Amino acid sequence: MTRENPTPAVRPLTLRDVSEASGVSEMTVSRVLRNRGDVSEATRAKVLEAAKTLGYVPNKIAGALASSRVNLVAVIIPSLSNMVFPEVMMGISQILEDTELQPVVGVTNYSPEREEKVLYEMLSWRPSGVIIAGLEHTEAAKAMLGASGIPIVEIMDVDGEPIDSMVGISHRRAGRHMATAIVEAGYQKIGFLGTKMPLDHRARKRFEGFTEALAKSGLEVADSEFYDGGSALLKGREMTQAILARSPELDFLYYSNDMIAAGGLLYLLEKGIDIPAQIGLAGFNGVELLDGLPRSLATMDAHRLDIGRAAAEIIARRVEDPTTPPGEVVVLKPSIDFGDTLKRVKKRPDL
Amino acid sequence: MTRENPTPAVRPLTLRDVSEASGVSEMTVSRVLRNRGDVSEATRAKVLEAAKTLGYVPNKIAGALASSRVNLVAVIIPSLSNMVFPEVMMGISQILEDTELQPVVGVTNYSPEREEKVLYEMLSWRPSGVIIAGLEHTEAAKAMLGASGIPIVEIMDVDGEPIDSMVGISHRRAGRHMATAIVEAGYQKIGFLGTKMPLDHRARKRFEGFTEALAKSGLEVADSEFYDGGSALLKGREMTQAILARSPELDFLYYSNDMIAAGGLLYLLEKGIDIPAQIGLAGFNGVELLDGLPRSLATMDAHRLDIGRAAAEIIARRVEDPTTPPGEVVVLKPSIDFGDTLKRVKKRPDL
DNA sequence: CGGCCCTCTGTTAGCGCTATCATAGCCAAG
DNA sequence: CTTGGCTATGATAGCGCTAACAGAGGGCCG
Repeated sequence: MTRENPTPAVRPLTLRDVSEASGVSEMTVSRVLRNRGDVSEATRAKVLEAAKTLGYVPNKIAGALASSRVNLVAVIIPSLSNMVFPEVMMGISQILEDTELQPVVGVTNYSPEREEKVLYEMLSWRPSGVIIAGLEHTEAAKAMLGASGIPIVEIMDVDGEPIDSMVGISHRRAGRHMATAIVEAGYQKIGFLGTKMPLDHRARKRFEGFTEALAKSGLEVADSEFYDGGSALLKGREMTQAILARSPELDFLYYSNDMIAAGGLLYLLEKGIDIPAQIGLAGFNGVELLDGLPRSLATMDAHRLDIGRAAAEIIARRVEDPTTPPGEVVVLKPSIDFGDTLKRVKKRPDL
Repeated sequence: MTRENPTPAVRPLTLRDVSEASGVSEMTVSRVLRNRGDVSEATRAKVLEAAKTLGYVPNKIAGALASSRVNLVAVIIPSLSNMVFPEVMMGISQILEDTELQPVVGVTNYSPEREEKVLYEMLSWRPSGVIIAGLEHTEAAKAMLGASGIPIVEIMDVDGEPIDSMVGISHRRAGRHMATAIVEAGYQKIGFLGTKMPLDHRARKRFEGFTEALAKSGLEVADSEFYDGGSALLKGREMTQAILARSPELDFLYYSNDMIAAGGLLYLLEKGIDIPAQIGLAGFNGVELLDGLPRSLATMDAHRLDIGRAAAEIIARRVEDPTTPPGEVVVLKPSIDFGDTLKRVKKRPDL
């Protein structure tokens, strides 16, 4: 405390300050702080002491520029507001915690333009890898990813051509699988309730798979209802009411996500409708939330945690050993949970 | 396409490449790409063209080092898994979208050590500001924040001394307010259900305020139940069952968050209990999810979106004009929503 | 037509770190 | 005591960009 002013921070500290305070060269300080190279115990202690008292925080910008090593992994996802991506994030964090790497999140709100912008922004920090949701990107985005020279993992979806690696489930197949289960359970008049999101390619693919499998059984979606924005639980209620008012003959409702399905379930229970005998229900995503509902909802688990973990593992491996071949593909199988809202006929081995 | 190999990306592109391709100096390219300084239309077009065909992505690391300007705002929050922080994030994004600034999220999992580490890591990228949840930090973390020389906004809570600015609600007061409303509605045997999280200071403060206000009316919490981990909805169910099995005389249940309250509500409705006459319920947080429940739950809105927005505005203002005085404090008032689960006695103007 | 003030472009010198190589000091072997 | 081979430390030269200033060219004035 040699100066008057107790709040310094006028000029941010640099290696030089630590070097002067501890009486060794900047290079030695750098070595100590990065635990790299041989430094004697005595010097190390002296340097650490000085760094600590000064409150020195290394400048990674300068470090990264000098070493062209950046321990960041860009994670680009459409949204944080429906629990599916936070869960993927957890998987990613779990794996990266054991490495030097750090995830940095960018959110696109399902907008391709925003995705392109966020991607550009992130790539300009020269991360060590990119984990990005989906296989559909603008041409420019694909070009950037391809030219970046770093490991890229596209996640969630495997129905398409990856730029490099991909990890996910087949949403088309998930849709087919659910349709088959519904048909086998004997339901005939099937309604679909989903989001009005032309850019949610995964929901679209599930729907395509669903209708395709129904068609094979000579069925089609009898009525459908779409929403956007607002509380999903409430929307589920409202849409269910609306679709049944219009098409009272429906005996099954397939929802594009568990939250609206839960809303529908609560509504139908209140109306005293017999589930799954009179009307069957199914959602998608296996949200943990559902455990507490009065009736266990039929759903399909998209293995979000595993997707995050597998993606992070690919990046970690590639960073650790750059000779690891690119283009790894991990296909996870969505597992159906019949719950109490979908009549069970017989165990099928798998689809 | 002069070379054989169609996948270049051996050496990442630099300003020099663009400069050579467009026949102007690196400086001019830099000016064009940053829209700074006067450049003739012809040159600008030439440069942009070259940058685009090459697929050049600027290196922000070098840029930041040279200009000592980093357009990142560190956002440090405890968790992404309960919707309250994602909502704060949305508020932050909404405001920062109109600026050059970009949020970067770090998650601490309610661990002070992790918070310290995440903070160190983030500060080492020299962000333009920090938004951090809570007022409780390790000594080292406080020292780093204080010495960083950048705007700091502590959010969510205002019961304590901020390092610089703070934005939030008083959780003590929120607890008191709810207690008063419950007592005025005539409930006497009050149970508390919450998380077993010694490090969730805000939940603790709410509980303190709650018991303090009860004490003023000569009451105390008759029984309580705590949980950790797992599906909150399910836990709400289980805890409600447990506490009522033990203390059947309870006539009110105060839950520390809306998710467990929702679980409790569903359970009690199934049991055919008369709400709010026989038992009253209240939660905390005003989660959008609740709109779809069979009965509208009494809760208190913590204005999370507004907290995010206000915090981001403070940072944006301070970055825009560094002479803006620090130490701004924004206290938001939590608003009570009686819903259908808390008997209403009379309108009170406010607490 | 010199002088002045524009507009546009280029030159130079770092930003704070790390890679790389050089070197001082030391000990053991010959 | 020399030589070789250590280990511990330092000197130097960038990383890719931008700030700050310098200068070239052109138009317009008196």
